[in-house]
Amino acid sequence: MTRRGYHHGNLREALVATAMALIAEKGPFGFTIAEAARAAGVSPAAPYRHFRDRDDLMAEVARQGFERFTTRLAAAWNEGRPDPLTALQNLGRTYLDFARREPAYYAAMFEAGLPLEVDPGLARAGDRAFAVLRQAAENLAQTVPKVRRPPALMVALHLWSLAHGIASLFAHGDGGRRWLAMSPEDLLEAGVLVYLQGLGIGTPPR
Amino acid sequence: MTRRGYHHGNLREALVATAMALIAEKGPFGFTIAEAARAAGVSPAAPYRHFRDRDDLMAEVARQGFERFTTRLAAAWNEGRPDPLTALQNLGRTYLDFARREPAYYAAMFEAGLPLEVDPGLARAGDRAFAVLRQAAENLAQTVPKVRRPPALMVALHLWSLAHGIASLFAHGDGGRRWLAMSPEDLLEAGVLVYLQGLGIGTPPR
DNA sequence: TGTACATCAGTGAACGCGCGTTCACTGATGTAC
DNA sequence: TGTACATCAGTGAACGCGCGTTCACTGATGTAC
Repeated sequence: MTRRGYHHGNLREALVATAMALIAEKGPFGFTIAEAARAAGVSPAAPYRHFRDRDDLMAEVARQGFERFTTRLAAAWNEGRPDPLTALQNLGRTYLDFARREPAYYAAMFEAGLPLEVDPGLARAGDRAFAVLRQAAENLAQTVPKVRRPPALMVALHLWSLAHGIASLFAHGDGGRRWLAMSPEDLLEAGVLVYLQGLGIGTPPR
Repeated sequence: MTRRGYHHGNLREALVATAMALIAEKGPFGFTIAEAARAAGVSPAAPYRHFRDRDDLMAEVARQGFERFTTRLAAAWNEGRPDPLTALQNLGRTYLDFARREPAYYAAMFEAGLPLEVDPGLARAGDRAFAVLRQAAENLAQTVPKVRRPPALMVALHLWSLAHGIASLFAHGDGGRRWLAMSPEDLLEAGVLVYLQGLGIGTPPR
């Protein structure tokens, strides 16, 4: 975070990075504009050249978070390769990994209480992340004979909720300190297997 | 919140009620000791007779929340009557209902970032709530022939995660504004049915 | 029934602090000519 | 290549504000006798 002169050069991104460090350390409400400015080595008025207010900065963190999330989820899903079930489990593991390794992004995305309806760019970024999951569900649903094929949207929502619930309770933030007999990853994988079994997908019952 | 004289009479509970109103209105970080005191019609120093600090008050809200949660969940489960599957669906509906109707309790319990390890009473209250779910899972697992009976703890964790995920994403706080084609209750009910189907419990496949 | 006294819930004034936000400004950068 | 000038990112001082917390205090309540 070194300065080279009167102009910072890349203050906008520096503020985002600083905000993320503070969010990771103290939670989604643990940063202020003033503190971010101080950490970036800049006067308290400088951030206002780039962000309207605190929420505007938070929204930028969330937007970047959704973008990275989308990229990682899409890479994990890898268009259903090598096979849809394996790809889905990779997707799930990546979901939890993101919640754990990127606590600032995850908190900004899901716990900052940002009004989605105000920022269309943010809402769209969130939709793109969900679209990966939606596509995976669509793909899996296709493997079921048409007569008992489940609605893909419902499947996507179930998988998202299960992953998000496990992430919130056991992998993210304070939840990581909650005691659990198994890893969150194993818990999710087992849950997904049972769920798909219920849809008639995957390994036959022993 | 009327006063009758020099002494408030029931300041402790009044502060809890005020804190809850502020949490419901502005989120888990949307209240201060000073504001709660003002709303209770008392000087800013008065709350310190009852609570060490903000977190102490928040923890009291969370503790009461877990107690009410336990009571409601236990009533919904009703010892598995009329039958385990119906009772479980009642439990799920009650879970979501609580997240929606008691946003302050739910936020204090799951989103306030309270350090569970510091307050054993709070941790125990949380454990008691989970125990209801655990008991339900145990009961359901018993309906499965022993050779393919799932571990009850795992089942309880899956159901909790699914319910918590749906609550966080669609029933609680800002999540309630997220668009959904069906009600959170229907989404959870369908998810539970598919999951139990995967365990070999419930309605046979058509 | 009355009275002295201990207890303790709530007072109110005070403090230092950091925050959000504004303002006229300064100085670096880039561009038109 | 040089110069005048527009642009705009960042300054720094200032403001009013509400917060957390402390302190010696006050006055209501309850109880011992």
